[in-house]
Amino acid sequence: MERLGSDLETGPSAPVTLHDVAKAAGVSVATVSYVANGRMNVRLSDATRLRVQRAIDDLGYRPNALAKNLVTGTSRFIGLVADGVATTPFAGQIIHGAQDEAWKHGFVLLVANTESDTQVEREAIDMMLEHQVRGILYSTWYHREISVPPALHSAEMVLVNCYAPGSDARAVVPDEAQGGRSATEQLLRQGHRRIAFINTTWESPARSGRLAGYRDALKAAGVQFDPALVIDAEPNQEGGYGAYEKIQRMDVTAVFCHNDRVAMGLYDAVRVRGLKVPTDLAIVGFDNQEVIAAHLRPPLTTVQLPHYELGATGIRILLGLDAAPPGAITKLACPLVSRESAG
Amino acid sequence: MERLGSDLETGPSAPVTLHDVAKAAGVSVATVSYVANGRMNVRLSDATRLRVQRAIDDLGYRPNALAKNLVTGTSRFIGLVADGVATTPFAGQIIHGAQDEAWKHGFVLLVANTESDTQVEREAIDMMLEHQVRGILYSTWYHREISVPPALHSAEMVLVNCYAPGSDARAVVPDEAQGGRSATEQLLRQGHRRIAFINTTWESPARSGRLAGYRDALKAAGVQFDPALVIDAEPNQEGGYGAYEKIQRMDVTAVFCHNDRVAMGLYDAVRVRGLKVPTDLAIVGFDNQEVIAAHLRPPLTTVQLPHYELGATGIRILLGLDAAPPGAITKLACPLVSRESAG
DNA sequence: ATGAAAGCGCTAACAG
DNA sequence: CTGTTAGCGCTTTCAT
Repeated sequence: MERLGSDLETGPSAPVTLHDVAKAAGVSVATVSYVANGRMNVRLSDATRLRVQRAIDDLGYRPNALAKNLVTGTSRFIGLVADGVATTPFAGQIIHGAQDEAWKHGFVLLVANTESDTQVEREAIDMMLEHQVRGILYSTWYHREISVPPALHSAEMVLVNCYAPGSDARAVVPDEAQGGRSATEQLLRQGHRRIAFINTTWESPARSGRLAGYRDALKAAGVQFDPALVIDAEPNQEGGYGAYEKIQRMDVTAVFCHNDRVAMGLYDAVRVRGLKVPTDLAIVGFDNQEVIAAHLRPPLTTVQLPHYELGATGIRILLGLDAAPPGAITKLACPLVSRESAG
Repeated sequence: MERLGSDLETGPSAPVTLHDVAKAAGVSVATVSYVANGRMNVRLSDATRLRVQRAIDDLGYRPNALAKNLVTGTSRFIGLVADGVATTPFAGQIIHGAQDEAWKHGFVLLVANTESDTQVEREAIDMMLEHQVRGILYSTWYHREISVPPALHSAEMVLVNCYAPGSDARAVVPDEAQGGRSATEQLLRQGHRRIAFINTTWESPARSGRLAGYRDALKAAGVQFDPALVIDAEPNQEGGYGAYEKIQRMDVTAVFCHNDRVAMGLYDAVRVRGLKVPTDLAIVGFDNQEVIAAHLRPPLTTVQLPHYELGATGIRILLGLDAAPPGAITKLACPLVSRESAG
């Protein structure tokens, strides 16, 4: 029942194999394999090449990647395990960056979402390993310290947006300190000297890093660091709104916010008092959450987390395109996005 | 007490095959295959089963999914081509829903992001086909009409968040009309009768659907539809802010906004006039964009787009778990998320 | 310049 | 109960 070639491009057709093409073209499978893969180093007459190509097109032959991978022993898969796509728009950007970069090099992403469930995570990694992935990107939706899941050790891996101190896993993370510095410098550049910093209450690399950056910038500008000016608040609109009360008591002219949501809350607080951004209070955020930052009034000057680049760089390191020795933590710049709120 | 093989869980190890296990356990590959797959319908002595299992564990055997797929002729892959992960947090939710549902049934997602590039799209689909995907989900980041890419016809497919009139492709989309109705009804329930609708300027199923829903709700409540009350604006903060000018001239007490961003802009406009939401003006949004809706002051009552469910349902239809005849367009409910702005 | 043949790791009859 | 064997679709020497 070798009745094929009839229904090309028309519904799920009976798969056409190398064999079928070979028979149709009157050559061996080897020959077909050569022309299908465009192997020019193999010497084939132009006549044959053409005849085979015709057969391929006519039959609508499509190579079976599974078989190819099996015989070559290595797939074009890269696994990406993410702990949360749900919670945030950020994770999407990591996937996006990884996807683009992987694709560029002929790889496909196997995506798994674990929602931080260890069991699911383990299964996902196993699944990827069984599919002979070239390697695995392990990513978290917010920058944090982790310990590498044991199953991961059987694979080439790189950590994205997280790091594992004491392990030799390579990692790519945002440069929080530089981000904090950039934000503060921007305010300094506008002449501000009393600059408050609304930090988050959550212990994290973001919290400590951005604070360190803030202090660095102050120091470099010869401004004395005043601990009273850094206040902690929940990292959301409510936190920013509430923090204003403390801020108004300390005659600051500018505020660096832990993130855009805090900045958004602060805008509200300022507005309620009949004050204006940036004339009465200059504000810089962090995250560059498009929906918020670009459309606040006035648009928010903020610092961008390089999620897309995190994903892309993770892939590059995994593929050996970017150098990174075992245990290396690659830090990616957080660029300042200048809009109108920094006065 | 566990005496293990050479290098389990220690770096990318030399792959252990069925053969290796068979030799180690002193049985045939078939036997190993049986116990590895937990085939209980095959009669094997408990002794053998145990011995083999031990060998499997000791050697750290991991089945090669590629080989398995090759021989069974069908993979556990499902392709998901998305036209944009970049632009919006929404697409992420579609992926997430699809991912979860696929996973639940033992399938893995092959994700490709095309950024609406036809060339990339074509390549992505080819790639998926070559990997013998069980089917393909074709999704768009905003609800719209499309025409099915030709390459897709060679696969089982379902359209997600888009539809192709006149084709027999099955599709899953949000029920825009019901969403518009729910939003309006909520306002009606609060006693409002003069309700403006700030619609988008973009022609789309969202635009026409939500308008239809708005009119339906009005009609059902016995309120005369007044064309003057629906005004078009760019679907973002600026649009909402600007629309207020027209609104204030028509003594409305409530506004249904095309989306949350418009609502956010409208909040600003209201606040600038020293007015209050919802007492001076009740507002309902659409989209339920977490960052905005949940944290506006007061929190925004809005309608949720079922992105997660769109993805999940797409998978279910693809897998034949949910019935859907050729050409069927499945509409998913957009639930109202009641907060405090609808007064 | 082209074909034959040996597998890749695994499953599934079919024998014993 | 368990082993043998024939492929799945493809790549790749090695002959011819």
